[in-house]
Amino acid sequence: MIKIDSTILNSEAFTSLLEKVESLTFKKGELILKGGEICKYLFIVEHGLLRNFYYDGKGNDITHWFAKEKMIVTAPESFFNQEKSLFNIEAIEDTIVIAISHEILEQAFENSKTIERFGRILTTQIMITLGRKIIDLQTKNAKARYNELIKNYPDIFRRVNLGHIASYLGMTQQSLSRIRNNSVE
Amino acid sequence: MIKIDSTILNSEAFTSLLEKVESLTFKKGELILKGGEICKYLFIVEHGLLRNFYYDGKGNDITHWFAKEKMIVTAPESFFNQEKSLFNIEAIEDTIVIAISHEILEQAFENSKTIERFGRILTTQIMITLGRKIIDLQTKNAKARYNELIKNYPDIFRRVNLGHIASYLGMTQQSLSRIRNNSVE
DNA sequence: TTTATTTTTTCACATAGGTTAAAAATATTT
DNA sequence: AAATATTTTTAACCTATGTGAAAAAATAAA
Repeated sequence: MIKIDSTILNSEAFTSLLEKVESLTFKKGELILKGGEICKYLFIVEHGLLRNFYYDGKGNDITHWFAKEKMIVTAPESFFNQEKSLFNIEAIEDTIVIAISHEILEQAFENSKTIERFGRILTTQIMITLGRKIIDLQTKNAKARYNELIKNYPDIFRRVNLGHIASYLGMTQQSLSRIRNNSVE
Repeated sequence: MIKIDSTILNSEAFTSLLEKVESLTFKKGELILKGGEICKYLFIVEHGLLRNFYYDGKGNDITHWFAKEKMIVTAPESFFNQEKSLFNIEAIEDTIVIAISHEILEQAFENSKTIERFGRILTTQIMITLGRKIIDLQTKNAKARYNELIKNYPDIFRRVNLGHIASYLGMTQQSLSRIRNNSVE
């Protein structure tokens, strides 16, 4: 959900971390992480597209975010606290990820100030992004949230089906369809 | 918004950081940070109660979170990126805070792995909290969000007026009042 | 206390967006 | 290209929550 600065990607500390990671491949539709499992990895998307979603077992499927190439993703509460995940992660295109295990990353945090710092900056930026999303949900109506998204992430609409986008925006697919067709201003 | 573990509070690195901080006092109703300003400090609430809120100039006043004794607060996007704040921070009780300046904290991050680590863990936990709030806003109705809050933070209701709680919960004060009086189930 | 101020509740009405179901359009498989 | 499955749109109706305004209650000030 956050793009990595290439300066960091090319740092020595990061390069040495990348020697200890795995590359994993997932087909469209496959789950990278199932709700209820403990998330063992932090992922970097090499190619493809992921979505993180909440599913309550009652048909409520809410997309929390999407992650495309170069973005770093995980199920934060599960990965960082090593507890069962409330969220699922699904490949919505054929996807290749770099997977950094919790153990390896914790070691890297211990051993490298650069990586520790990188972790702090990453979580800081995610925290800011999530804060903005809450305000958007509370102050903008469905139409405004939709406009915001096409302005900032037009490519999402080309790669993701509307149902997922709608739940990401906090509305039903029917509402999104209605908004798109301007029958509501 | 996050409670500090006393192990960290008592660590040597933290103690030495605390030697370089200021103590500030605010009266009920005073703004600790005005929207549009750059937030210079990270605050730790010693005594009292703060709220962080978004104000759009059109009468929309949305409480983003509350912070009571021992909690660490700031306007994250403004403080960490040193840019103009979209948010305000207000003392809703007479409040004493410890204020750590951006400069001092950045130095501490540079010089101390413990503090850097602490910063990472803090932002990680806030990130998780905000993620949960988004899901709550999207999956729970007003009544359920209200119940969740009294269950987890009953003291908030004793110290904060309903208008602030309502906007925090993503509803109007009238709706909250209606819910409280069970005229809606 | 009395008066003024602020907070909370109540009520009538409005509406954005949800629900259910079906049709239309697209994409995928045979 | 036909058949099947998936995704998107449309439409009629519904409901949770918002809006605006006022009354009531609580709190603070004089």
